[in-house]
Formats: sequence, structure tokens, C-alpha cells
Amino acid sequence: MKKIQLSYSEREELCALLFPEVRESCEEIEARFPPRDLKEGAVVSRMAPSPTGFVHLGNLVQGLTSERMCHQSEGVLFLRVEDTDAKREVPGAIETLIQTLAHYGISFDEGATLEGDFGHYGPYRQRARKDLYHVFAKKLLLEGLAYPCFCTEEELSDIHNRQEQNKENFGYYGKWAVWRDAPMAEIRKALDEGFPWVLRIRSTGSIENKIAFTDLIKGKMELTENDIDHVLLKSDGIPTYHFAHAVDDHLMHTTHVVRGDEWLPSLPFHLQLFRALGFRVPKYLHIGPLMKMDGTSKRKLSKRRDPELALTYYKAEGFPIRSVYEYILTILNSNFEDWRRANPNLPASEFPFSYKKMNPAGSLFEYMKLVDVSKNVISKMTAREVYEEICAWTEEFDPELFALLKADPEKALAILSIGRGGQKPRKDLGTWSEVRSYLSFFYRPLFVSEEAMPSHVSREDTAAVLNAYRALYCEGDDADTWFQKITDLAVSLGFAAKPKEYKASPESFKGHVGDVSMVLRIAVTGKSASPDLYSVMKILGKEEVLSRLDQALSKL
RNA sequence: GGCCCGUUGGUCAAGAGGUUAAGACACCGCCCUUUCACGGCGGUAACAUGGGUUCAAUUCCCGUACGGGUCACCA
Repeated sequence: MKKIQLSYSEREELCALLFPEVRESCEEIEARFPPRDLKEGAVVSRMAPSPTGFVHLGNLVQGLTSERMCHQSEGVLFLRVEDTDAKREVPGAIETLIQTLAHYGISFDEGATLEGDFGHYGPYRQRARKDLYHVFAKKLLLEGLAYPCFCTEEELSDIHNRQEQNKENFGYYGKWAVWRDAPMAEIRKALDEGFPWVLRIRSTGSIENKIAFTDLIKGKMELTENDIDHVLLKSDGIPTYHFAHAVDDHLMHTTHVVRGDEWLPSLPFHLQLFRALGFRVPKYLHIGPLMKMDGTSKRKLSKRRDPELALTYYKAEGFPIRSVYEYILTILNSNFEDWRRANPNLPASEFPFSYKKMNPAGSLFEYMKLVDVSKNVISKMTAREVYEEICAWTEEFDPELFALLKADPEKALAILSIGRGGQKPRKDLGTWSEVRSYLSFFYRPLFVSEEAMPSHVSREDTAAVLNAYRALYCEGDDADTWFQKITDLAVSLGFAAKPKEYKASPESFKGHVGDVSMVLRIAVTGKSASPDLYSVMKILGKEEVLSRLDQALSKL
């Protein structure tokens, strides 16, 4: 194939053949998307997910970063649906996407909504912007910066194979770019025969050249120029991510592009594309990947292999929205934790988020840390809030418990109020899925005693405690009387009234009052850890308390 | 394989050319406490590695190792 470049008139002819429907000029399009009237320093950014039916933690990490930057600077955040890959699109995914993001507290100023597009820079669904892309594609073609390529899938994979054999770099470039300088006659012929075509950029870059670039998160870096003739328009006329990114973020006046750093390798191409189109390059923030521990090594969380990447996972585990939100904030800006401790009751939105605090490397996702964050979040909720959240969760995931909670809201509220609301609230719950084991013993049908009695208390003493307490327990006692009775009982059986006394001379006692309490706790709750025993007994009622003491006795 | 990014305790991480190298989670101990928690106090534990530059480098530069990412008409 003879290598020649098309003349201007041939390119004009080609434009007419490939884009007969394009009437508007780039200038006319640009006039329809005027600059935004925002104050100095306002950030315009977006979330641009593809509707594949799977909203994941990475989406949220990216979205939260954009959201904070936009809204802290009185800028604009919009939602743009990147639905350019019809093959991968899952029906209903856009709706799920919009609902999930709203659920996690990411509010958009414009973009795709359930009721359609909202805002002056739409459409916000890329397939609906096809005509727009074609105007700019035609311009590139006319300027000799792009060309049609008729290679089939087989031809492309053949090229790839040959490159592999020759140990050459992969891709459609240089001598491998067979349609790059095809003569007009050949293009006409292919068109006449009805071959499908894609539009490719006519790259002028060289891998010999380096370009300096500054990413807002990664800092200064050195990249290699792009020499690959990437696809701009697919054979269905829909743009690839790259071309859509350039055109959309230009027309929508995006100032900051926040995305995962898996995009870094295509950044040189994007830079080249912006230049070819005469667009101003936005600021970029490339976020490191979320990793997980896999055996002894870390690896990026994978959609296919790791359930914890999907947001549905957190819902099923029963993490409150705010826990996930605050955990992500902790990962993004580690000083969030300090801020949270200093401002325990402020909404997280008051936190001064800064991209400068973001880690250029990836972070390891740690379940334990999430649980810890969540425990703090839940400990600050009121009993009523907790009740409502667990009702919502159990309704979907634990119908049996849900029924019990709904049957007697007063009781549930009383249970959830124990140890809550004070200066030092208990932090028993990290997820709603733990609620069952936390409070099941309050409900007779769910009560099971699995915990063994403390081994350092003899069987005789255990029996003595249970028997004696059976006679002593009085439902009307106040907390002090209740405790005094236990202390008296402990002393009468040879236990120390105070742990300190026991520690001072362990040989003089069988144990201390705590051991006696533990026997009662295990008998009554079936567990060695439970909320305040006095409150527990009050809620259970005398009959149930006595019955459990008997039950424990019978098992000795 | 090419290209790119990264590497501070088990983990999340702060930090700066000269610091006793923060803090949090986890773990351990002590205190408080009727128990378990909560809370308080304390502890174990880190700048991957080899060369430079420098009076001084963990911090800047180069190489090495390791980890990660990416090389589609997917995003």
C-alpha cells in the first residue's frame, strides 16, 4: 500500500462521505455551551460512571472527592452517564446508579436524574450526544488529524500477534497503522463495498519524546508521548471514552477531572487529543487504587473477585451509610480522624477536605478499620435512629428478628437505650448484622446459652450464687439496692466485695464481686459480654430472669 | 515484554534536608469499673535497598528490588 497523505480537497470529500449529517460547525456548538458564570476558584467536576449495574467503592471514592471539591468551592458537580458501550450496559443500571449515589449523600447540581436530564450543558448521557462528537470528529478529519480505518477484528488481532512474535510494542501505530496513509481511492473503495470503519487519531507523537505533567495528587511526573492511532469513533459512530472525555469535559467546562489512576497510561493520548482539538486541558487528579490483602501481598480490589468492592456488600453487611462515608473520608484525608475527634458532633460535610492530603499510592481496604469507624458512628446515634435503621435492615435481611422488633417497639427501644446517649457511649455495634447476636437474648425464642460459666469459679459456688440470687432478686430494687444485694451475696460466699480487695490478697478470697456478677450475667444473657445487667434484668422481667437462673442451674 | 505510578510500624497514615519520626486501627499491659464494653494511661513496632549531592538525607537525584497499574471498536 502506497503511503500518501490526503490532500485538503480529498479530506473535504471524505468529510462529506463520512459525516453527511453534520451541518453545524465547532464554533456554533461551542456557542451553545458558554463558559459558566462562577466565582474565581470554583471547581467544576463530575462523576462519570458507566451503567454496568455495579456501583462500587471506587465510584464512591472518586465521587466523594469530586463532590467535596465542587461544593467546598461553590462550584458545580454534575453526573454524566458514560453509556458509550451498549454491549456492557445493564438494563436499569442508570436508575440504580442514580439512586445509590443519592443514598450515599452525593448530590448533583446538574446531570442525569431519574426524571431526565437537568442543566444547561446536556444531554448528560453520552449516547445522546452523538451529533456533538461528530462535529468535532469531522473537524479533526478535515484538518488531517484523524482518518478512517477499515481493519477488522481479525486483522487487528493479527497485528497484535505479529508484534508479540517480533517483540515489538503493541498497538496500531507507525508501520502497523495500515490505513493511516491510505490513498483516497482505497478509502472510497472500502466505503463503496460497505466496510464498517472507525475513526482514528493520526498521532504525531513519538515514544522517544517525554512530556512533563503535573497531577494534583501524584505531583510532577514524566510521561512518554503517545504514538498510537487510538480509536476516536467506533464503528457504530459512538465515541470511545477518550474522545467523549475530551469533547464533553471541554463543552461542559470541567475544571478538574478526578478518576482512578488506571487512566494514567492513556493520559498522554488525552493530552494530545485536547491539543489537537484546541481545547484547554483540565486539571487532573488520579486516585490510587483500593487494594486488599491477598495472602501476603496486596492487590487492587477486583470487581470480579472481591465482593467487598460492591456497595451492595456494605448494605448486606449492615453498615450505615454514614459509616461508609466517613470511612472513605478517612482513607482520602487521613486528618479526617483527628478532625472527627475534635468535632464529634458536626456533620462530616463540615470537614475541610483537601486533595493535597490524598495519598498518591493506593490504600489498603481494611474491614476492621471500617468497623471501628462504624462503631463510632453508631455510638452517636439515638436509640430511635438505631431502631429505625435496624428495622429497615432486618426487614430485608433478617425477617425473624424484624418481626420481634416490630411487635414490641417499646422493648426494642429500651434495649437499644442501654449505654447510649451518655458521655461515654458503648460501642458494641459496628454493623446491623451484629444486632442479632447483640440483643437476641432479650427475646425468649432467640435465647440460647452457649457461654460456659467462668472456670475459676467452682461448680458449687456457681450453683450457690444462682440459688441464692434466685431468692434475693427483686424486680422493684433500684440500681444501688440491686448491686448491694450482689455484693452481699458475694461476701457471704467468700468473695471480695471489691476487685481491689481481691487483688490485695487473692489467697483470702475465692474471687471478687465481678466473678459473681459474671455467673449471673452468663446465666441471664448467655454471654460474657452484655449491656448493663441491671437494665437487662429490668427489661426481661422477674419471671424470665428466674427462669433463666433455673435453666442455668439445671445445666450445671 | 514496553510504558507509567508507587514503597514510613501488621494496617491506615502525618511529617520535614537537621524531629525523642505524630496520630488512628489491631495487639499487649495497667488503671477505672459489679462483668463485658466504654474511657484513661502506657507498651511492642517503621522511613525497601545500593550509590550519589550535602556539613547533614528517611526527606533531593540515579540505579536495583518489590508492589501496583496499563498496553481493546471497555470504561
